[in-house]
Amino acid sequence: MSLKHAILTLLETEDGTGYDLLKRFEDHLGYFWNASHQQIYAQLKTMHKEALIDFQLETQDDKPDKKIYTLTDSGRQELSEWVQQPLKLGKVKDALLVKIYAGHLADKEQLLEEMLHYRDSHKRMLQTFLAIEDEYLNSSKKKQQELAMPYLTLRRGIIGERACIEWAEEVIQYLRKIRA
Amino acid sequence: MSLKHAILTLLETEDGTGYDLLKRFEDHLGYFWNASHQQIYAQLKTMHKEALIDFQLETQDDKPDKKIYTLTDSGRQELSEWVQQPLKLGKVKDALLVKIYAGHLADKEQLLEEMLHYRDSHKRMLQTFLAIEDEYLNSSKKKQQELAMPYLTLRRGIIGERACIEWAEEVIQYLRKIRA
DNA sequence: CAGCAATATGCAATTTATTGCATATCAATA
DNA sequence: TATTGATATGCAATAAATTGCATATTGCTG
Repeated sequence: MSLKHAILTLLETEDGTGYDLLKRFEDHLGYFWNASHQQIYAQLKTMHKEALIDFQLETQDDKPDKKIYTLTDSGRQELSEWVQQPLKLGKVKDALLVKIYAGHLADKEQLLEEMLHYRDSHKRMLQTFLAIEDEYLNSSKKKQQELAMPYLTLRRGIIGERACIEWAEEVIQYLRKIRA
Repeated sequence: MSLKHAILTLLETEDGTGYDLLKRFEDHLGYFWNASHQQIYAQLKTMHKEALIDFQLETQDDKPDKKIYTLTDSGRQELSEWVQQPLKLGKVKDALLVKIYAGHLADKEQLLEEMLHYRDSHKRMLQTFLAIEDEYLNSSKKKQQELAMPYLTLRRGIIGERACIEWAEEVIQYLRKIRA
């Protein structure tokens, strides 16, 4: 159950609504943690019951209401306890690799198409990450120190995407070779 | 629901019991797909009901009974259909990265410990993969052709592990720098 | 010979995640 | 002015995964 901790982590950085969290999952944490809006709202409800978080209701006449969530002391404690604890490694589930493994059953042209698409989306992702890195590296020393840890996760993204692309190139080269 | 397809993939290569599949998940597919024995047995039961697989019961006097599962035509078809279909990308869930993201709350020494452990286990994994690769590269051309697609998944493992290690080194270096 | 690891299978309860549905406003655009 | 996309929230049903328990044999080791 670590969506809980992912949410605590996000709220620790900045208060926000469920929708804000969704956006932050998509934009920032998205590379290493994902959650649907249904999951997030449900989890927030549970965590509120558990008193890990609290919210201020912002009633607006024109727009729909907002619940701005904040960490409680208890939530802050839960987070720092979790951060201290060693974690068991998460399970990998990569359907593309299962598919490649069974690749002798697939149409090679189609597989090639899919791999090209895979490579290109990872290239785009890499470009996005590099742009964020650039921004970081051009920010003030103070800002850099503040964001040092999140920056390291960005580095994971960059290194990971490069690995994806490198592998995709190998697969593409192989698929083209056997076609010829 | 792709545990189903992972199991179909394994059975397509070779028939086996639930336990065999568990071992093959651990040993071979483990890098990119994981499943507990409870999950596997439950899934096998469901798939049998769906007529995707069948089994021969091997009653043994001395040892506990075995159910040796095989693909049915229907299962084979399901697999090849799945392999044809483009897949949506799976969701990443990497708790370590969430933890690093919230790393300013953590004890840095402990984090360093954890990262060293992380790096070393990935180094060991890489060694394992390289040994398997070596075996592959020294096998006959025929064998190599047969295992070409699984070999590409192994390459993913090797490239992925190298990326893990590279990143871990960066994090370790950073943690040591701020300690000094 | 007692205990433990490996083989071999499974149920039940609970937790987590997905899928589908539902509502409501605002701003832009066609 | 009608539609779409973004904001903002949620319920209900189902599917998938985890956790805990349970059984039974073989072979090895201390």
